[in-house]
Amino acid sequence: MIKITLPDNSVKEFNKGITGLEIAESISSRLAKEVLAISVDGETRDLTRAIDNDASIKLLLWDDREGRETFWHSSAHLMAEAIEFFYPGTKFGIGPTVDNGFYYDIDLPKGKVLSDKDLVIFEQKILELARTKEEIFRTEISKADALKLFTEKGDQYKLELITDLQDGTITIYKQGNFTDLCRGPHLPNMGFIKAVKLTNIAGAYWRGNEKNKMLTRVYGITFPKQKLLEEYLVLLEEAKKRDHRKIGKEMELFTFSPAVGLGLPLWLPKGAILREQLEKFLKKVQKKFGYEQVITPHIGDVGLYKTSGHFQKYGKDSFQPIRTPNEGEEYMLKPMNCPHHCEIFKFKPRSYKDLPVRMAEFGTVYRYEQSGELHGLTRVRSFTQDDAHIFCRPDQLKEEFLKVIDIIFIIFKALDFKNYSAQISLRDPKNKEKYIGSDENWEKAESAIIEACTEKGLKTKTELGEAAFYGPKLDFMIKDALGRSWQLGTIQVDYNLPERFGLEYIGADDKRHRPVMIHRAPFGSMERFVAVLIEHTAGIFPLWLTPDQVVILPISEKYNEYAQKVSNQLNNSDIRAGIDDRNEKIGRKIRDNEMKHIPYLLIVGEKECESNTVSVRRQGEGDKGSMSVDSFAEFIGKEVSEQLAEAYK
RNA sequence: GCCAGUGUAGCUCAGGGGUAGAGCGCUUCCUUGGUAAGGAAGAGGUCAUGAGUUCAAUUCUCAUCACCGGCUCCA
Repeated sequence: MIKITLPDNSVKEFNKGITGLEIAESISSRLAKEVLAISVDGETRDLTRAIDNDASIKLLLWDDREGRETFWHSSAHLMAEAIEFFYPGTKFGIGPTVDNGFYYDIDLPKGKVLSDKDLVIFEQKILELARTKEEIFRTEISKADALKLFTEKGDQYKLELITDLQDGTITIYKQGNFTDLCRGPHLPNMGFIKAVKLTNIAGAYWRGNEKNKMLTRVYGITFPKQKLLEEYLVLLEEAKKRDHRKIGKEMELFTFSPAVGLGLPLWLPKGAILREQLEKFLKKVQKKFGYEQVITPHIGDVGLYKTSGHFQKYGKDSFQPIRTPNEGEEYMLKPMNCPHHCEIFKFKPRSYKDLPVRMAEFGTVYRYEQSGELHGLTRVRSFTQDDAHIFCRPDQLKEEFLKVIDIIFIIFKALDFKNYSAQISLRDPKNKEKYIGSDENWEKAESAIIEACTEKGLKTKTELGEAAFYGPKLDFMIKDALGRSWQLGTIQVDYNLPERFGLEYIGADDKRHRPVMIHRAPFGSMERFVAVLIEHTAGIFPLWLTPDQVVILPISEKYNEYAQKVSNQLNNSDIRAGIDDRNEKIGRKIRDNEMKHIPYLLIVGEKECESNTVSVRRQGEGDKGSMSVDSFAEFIGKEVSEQLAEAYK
């Protein structure tokens, strides 16, 4: 007998060799129908695998991430079986799960291209196979046998994977006529899969290397109930409505013009207001934190980027230098602001007492992004960073780093971003030649970041090899409406640029010392930040930020003049007010402006005109009664300043 | 840059080998209405661009461009 500890810490005794499925059955038959996998001492396993020792277990259901992963992983195998049925000779790459479903990379028989029609046929076959409740068998296999099996099958991708595996750890899974190299775990049988949607087809390089062959990637998602699929599809539709490209067009925030060029956003008047408000907000926060604004040109001598090392690293893949017609000088569109700021630091001798110097600029930069990577406002070729560089003494580094994290927290709080994640990007210790700077400096910078995060109690994940070439970084990532992750705020510690630019300050000992530099951009870029903000709010911005705070609705054209007077008065008090003077009935004007989510609608007619008042309607709340224009201005001004005061806290 | 899909009015989309349609928006007129859609008339499209097949192409074929979904990349 063995002792099995359940999640509630109760202990049950079972015969040695009991399976997860049998344990579930011993609890309830319904549980046995719903359970997808089992966690045994923290390891997710197949329900059909025997348990031979005392263990702590947890039965994993659809609501458990590991349960869903097992479900989708088996679904990937089932899809592969369906594909192989229709296209024998298809070679299979990898078929993992993703956040929402799974995919399989396949190499179809020569000349075959998949279309959406194939997906529908595959879906039908998948359900057909699922209904037969094909059992899934796990087999441990020697490396030699695995090589033999897939050589016979003629699947070079699997062979390549097996070559990298250690003998004794290799397992294969088989269901129906389909056998796959796989670590598992899997469902007991395919009967659990009740609903399937193959979502899209894409190209993907084998092993993510663009020098390799491009395989066909089929994405899909499956569910244990048809209803869950329907709910998911509704969710997907809702998410599409929040797409910043769609809302940006509808709200007239920004546009692109092929005549101007790819990835070069044009900010429309309302978008410009939005951006201006965000800039104003951040400038105010930064002033409190001791930053000073600077302004630098959009181009810089090529030599500047040779000094910084950017030319050597990115020169070939950048917009190419511009030559002056007569002197033959070469200038680059600036791809970042740091070199310019370094030169400002060098403008005069600096004392240790002057540090830290915190230099901020909303600096527009230009980077050549490959055409296929451009994406709305999130990936563009011209963008404005809310950039700043902090030049400080080594003993000030940690404190400065912590203050930057505080600024980022203030911003996320002000805009109600709760679901962000933080990533520490370090250099790849096996690939040191990719980076510039000494080991010592890298180690100092990396430990500064790690310590600061620990001190702030920030939950982070650490990625090796993701650092910038000149230093490690801490990035804040936010997901868009469709669950794609985008990097927003970034903080980077840099010992290298100060060295390359020969930056110095005079210490208390009257000797020359090298400052440390922090690059930081809490928004990341105005473009990307606005994009993510739109998707989070669905375009319903807080009052302080929204381009149209108030729209005045005259009851009839007779009161347009009075509306104009009210509008002027409000705009003089820095309230953004417009007039809907269309020849429409008041009901129509209310409806249209409510649907545009204007926070305040002011209705003016005979009554209001005579008493110098406005009738106030708050978005979503209806009629709020009337008040004088002065008191409305005061009222809304107070609401804005309260919102901001709350954010600055 | 690579793989696949899409491209019809300002927007959302229907249609289809015989040179085009709806709703919304826009313009004009009627109406001057008090808290979520008043009525009428009208303007607006080289059907992405270029070539080919055909008596005839917006429709079929090919190429190009742009967009969309991924991949790679992202200082």
